[in-house]
Amino acid sequence: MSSPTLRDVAEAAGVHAATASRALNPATRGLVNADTARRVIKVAEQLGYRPNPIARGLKTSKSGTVGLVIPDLTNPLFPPIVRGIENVLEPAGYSGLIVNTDNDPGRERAQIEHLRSRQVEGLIVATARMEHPLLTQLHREGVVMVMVNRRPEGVDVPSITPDDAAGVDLAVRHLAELGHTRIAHVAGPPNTSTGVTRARAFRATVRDLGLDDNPALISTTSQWSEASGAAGLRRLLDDGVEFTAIVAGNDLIALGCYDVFYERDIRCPQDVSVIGFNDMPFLDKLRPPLTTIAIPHHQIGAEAARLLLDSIADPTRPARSVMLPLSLVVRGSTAPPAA
Amino acid sequence: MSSPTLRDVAEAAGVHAATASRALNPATRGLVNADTARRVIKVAEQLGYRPNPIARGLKTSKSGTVGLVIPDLTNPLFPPIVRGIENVLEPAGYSGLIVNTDNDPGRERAQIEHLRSRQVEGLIVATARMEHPLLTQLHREGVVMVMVNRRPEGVDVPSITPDDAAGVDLAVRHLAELGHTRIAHVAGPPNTSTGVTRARAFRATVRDLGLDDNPALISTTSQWSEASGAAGLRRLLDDGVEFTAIVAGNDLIALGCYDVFYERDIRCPQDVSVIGFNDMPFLDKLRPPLTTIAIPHHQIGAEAARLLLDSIADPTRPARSVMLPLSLVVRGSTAPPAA
DNA sequence: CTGAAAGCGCTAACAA
DNA sequence: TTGTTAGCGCTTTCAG
Repeated sequence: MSSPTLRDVAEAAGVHAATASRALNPATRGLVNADTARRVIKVAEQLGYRPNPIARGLKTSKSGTVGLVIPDLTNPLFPPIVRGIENVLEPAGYSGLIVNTDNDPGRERAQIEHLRSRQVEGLIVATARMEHPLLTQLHREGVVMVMVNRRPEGVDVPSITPDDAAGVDLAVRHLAELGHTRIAHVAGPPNTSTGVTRARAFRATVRDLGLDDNPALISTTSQWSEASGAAGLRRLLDDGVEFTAIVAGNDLIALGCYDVFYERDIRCPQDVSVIGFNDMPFLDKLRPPLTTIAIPHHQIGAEAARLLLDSIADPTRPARSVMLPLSLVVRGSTAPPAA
Repeated sequence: MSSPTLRDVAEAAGVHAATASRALNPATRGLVNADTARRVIKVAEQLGYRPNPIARGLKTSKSGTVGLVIPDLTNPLFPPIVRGIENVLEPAGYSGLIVNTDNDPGRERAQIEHLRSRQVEGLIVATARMEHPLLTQLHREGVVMVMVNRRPEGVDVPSITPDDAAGVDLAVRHLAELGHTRIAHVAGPPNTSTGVTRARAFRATVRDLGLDDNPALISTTSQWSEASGAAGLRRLLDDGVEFTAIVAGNDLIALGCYDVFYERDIRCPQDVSVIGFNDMPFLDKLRPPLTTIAIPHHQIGAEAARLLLDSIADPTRPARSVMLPLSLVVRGSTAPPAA
């Protein structure tokens, strides 16, 4: 009825379980007579033997799993990253266990706890905040992990992030070339590295280009969400600051800006241009199609997985961090300012 | 260094491992002296003991995991369903292992194989095709599973699906009420239950309402994708069939229609109305905002998980299937036909 | 090159 | 109520 075990195979092949084990494992196959090995393998196949990684894991204390800690799978930024991760994990014989934290530190702690009890060999973390005691603690405990997309401050862990500064630079220059001089920034939450890096880069490029660097042109949100983006833009508008273009902290925030445009009868791009960040799916179908900075989602995931696998193989390896290049995708939400 | 084991706890509490086990497991706690239990629990806490489900699983042959077989996590239909699933799984002490099949039967077989070797206790399958030998075979082998969203034909497995027929009926009636009489249908692939059920319901309602039931008004796609939807609509247009509205098989297909509208300078909704199916995220931001049929994603997932858990608990339980009600979401892509 | 024996961490009879 | 014993399926010394 139930699956054949190694013992069943061994018996059927007329060898000891240990021999069967050696024959079946490519790594130890050399230790066994080639003929015997062949025979065992054939029998295993005939019986439809499937090794039980759980049992193996118990012995070797390697579960063959890694945890993927995501804020919310429903955010279109993450599925492509997850795909990238799995495309690397899978051929390496690993699988990923996905958990959602909903940006709730309590939930995050519980979920990571859960992953650890499931004996994951490492963590890919997409929920890093600047101050992140939990990550610091895990790092101290020797949990191997790599950050994707964002990274905490002051913890020496490997990370794969987009080159946020370069991306924002691209965005601001694009708007400047169109002729905008008063550009606003609806910045992401300042407790995330992406939020602060992008805001900092925004100020730097604006100054570089000699544009209006009035600090009132920057509105900071508390969440990477549509609602939060809308609130951020409303604040700017209500303060009466003048601007003709917006660099949004990410696409979701840009979508929030769209909501406010609608509310307040602002035409985009005629009255105000806006540019997003991430290039999530279906942006080309928006009204207007959103100009944005594209990040290599898939590659970010793949690199992160590779890094993690490396660290698992050699936990002493120093924290290497990678920044991936971005590109500007011009669509319909940016145009020269009204004369 | 490494995590404390049950034995460590037992020793520290001055009891045998078996007693510690009983004390720590709520189900068997009754078998042990209340004081002893309390003591063991306290010690466990102090030591930061985390039970090892792998070891437990080896003994009990219950892994506490179920497989989620998804075509592609990148399709926005699925993440909310997955969230629904996990919200039920988690409190029950189960976790979900997600795999993507990319609609490739070979990959699907391999992935399910992989899940089985990881000892999943059941499968939630979102990849059902009408003819699905693999599912038939798994069912015969006694693998417990439940279908979400679509179901295979002729296999007696539990399923949770939207009420496709009712949804299409809603869609057609909405268009008819607006005054449309020649309505086209860009149908999903005929190898999926959703594709055929929706197409069948379309014909039924059209006839019921006495509208033009020319079969040439139905174009069938080979994939649930934007590209495939675009191709489907192009075929209709190239054939010169006259219509003023389209019921798209799903939202992705509707997006494909948008692409063709753009290509051929068709104004939506002035020239042609279109209505989608699923209500995936951000549809309200499209140009024009897409009218669609909303399905209860989250609830579909949650129900599926509940059903699966039930079946795991009692594998003899008969296959109960559930159809969930849908609702019409009117946005800007539908309007009365041009006079 | 192969077999014997032990054990990963936990639970479930069985006995006391 | 608790301890003893055995074993889930596998790998890995250690002998032979």
